[in-house]
Amino acid sequence: MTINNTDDRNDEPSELELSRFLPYRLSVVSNLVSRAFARRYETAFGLSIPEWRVMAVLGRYAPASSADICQRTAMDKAKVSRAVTRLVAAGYVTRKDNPIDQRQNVLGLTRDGRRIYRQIVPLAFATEREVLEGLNAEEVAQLDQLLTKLHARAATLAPGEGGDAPD
Amino acid sequence: MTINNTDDRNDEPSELELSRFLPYRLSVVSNLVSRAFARRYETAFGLSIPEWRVMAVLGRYAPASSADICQRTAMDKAKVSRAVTRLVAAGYVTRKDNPIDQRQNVLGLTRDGRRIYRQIVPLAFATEREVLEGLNAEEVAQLDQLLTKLHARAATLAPGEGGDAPD
DNA sequence: TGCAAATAGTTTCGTTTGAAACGATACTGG
DNA sequence: CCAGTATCGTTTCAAACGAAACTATTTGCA
Repeated sequence: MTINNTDDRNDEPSELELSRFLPYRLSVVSNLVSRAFARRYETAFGLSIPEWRVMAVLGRYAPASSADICQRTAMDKAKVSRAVTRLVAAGYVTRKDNPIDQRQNVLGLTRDGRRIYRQIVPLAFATEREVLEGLNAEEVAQLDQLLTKLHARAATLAPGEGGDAPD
Repeated sequence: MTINNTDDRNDEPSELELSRFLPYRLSVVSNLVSRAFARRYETAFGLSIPEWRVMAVLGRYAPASSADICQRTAMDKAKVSRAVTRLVAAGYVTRKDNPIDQRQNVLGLTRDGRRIYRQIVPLAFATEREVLEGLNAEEVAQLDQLLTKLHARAATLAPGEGGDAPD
């Protein structure tokens, strides 16, 4: 028979426990995973995550334009441009003008780039397996479905298009 | 009866499809969600995510030291220091020395800070609900468990302690 | 007590970031 | 054909980042 409390008709907590707040936990987990990946690719190949993503797309889909890379990596064009510049300097990527539309790039892998790509793939899967270790097949399938749903939902809530990199 | 292919005994793809790669998708989803949150808190209160996290912890656990904030927000001490400085300047947070140990801070909320905190809480839960819309109760529970397991796993793979912010 | 090591928090340093401005090229309607 | 607009990719800018250096204080131990 309490008299006080203006919002009794509300099942919502009036305090915020960060450690139980799903968006916060999602961010923390994602950043831990990204950090583990970043460290591996930095030590193994000297590649950052943006560079790694560009290599992953070119290994599969080359030739491709910078805009293609943007779509497939969820990175904005400035980030892609910078990553490509570094990869060209490293000798892994070729960049030339598209003769049919000179605004566009045509990106591809050099011989060295293809060699690196072939090493990148197994390390990626191995690291993925390490992260997912402790999850059974059903849980991995659940994670897959949840990420699909959350992606669709979050894409409508967030302004722009892509999905990478605030912080 | 093919003759070629050195790694036939391997069920692992030799190509990497980024859009099916769980760590990549986790990062994209997390960043979309973070961006949606960031935009809301920026427009509603002029708070960044680091500042928002500090407010969330202080609203619940004040008084607290900077190190306490570090633990509860998974942010490193430099980030916390900068966020607190901005919040003090904004008039939401008090920062004084701990008389028993002058190395430590004692942080708390001002009257304005408490007022903001009371507005922050419902917006946080409303946004969480928006993100989780489309998931039923069982799926939310699955997400909770999966994040717990992934967190434990990723924490052992990543070097340092915390879990925030490489991008 | 006194001195080395540890701890708390701030500041500095070089890098990376997203947004916006930009130059160059291509498309469009008149 | 030609102005106006849209698109592609790079560059610029200010802000934010992590790591490391740093100051101040406390603790451990001889």
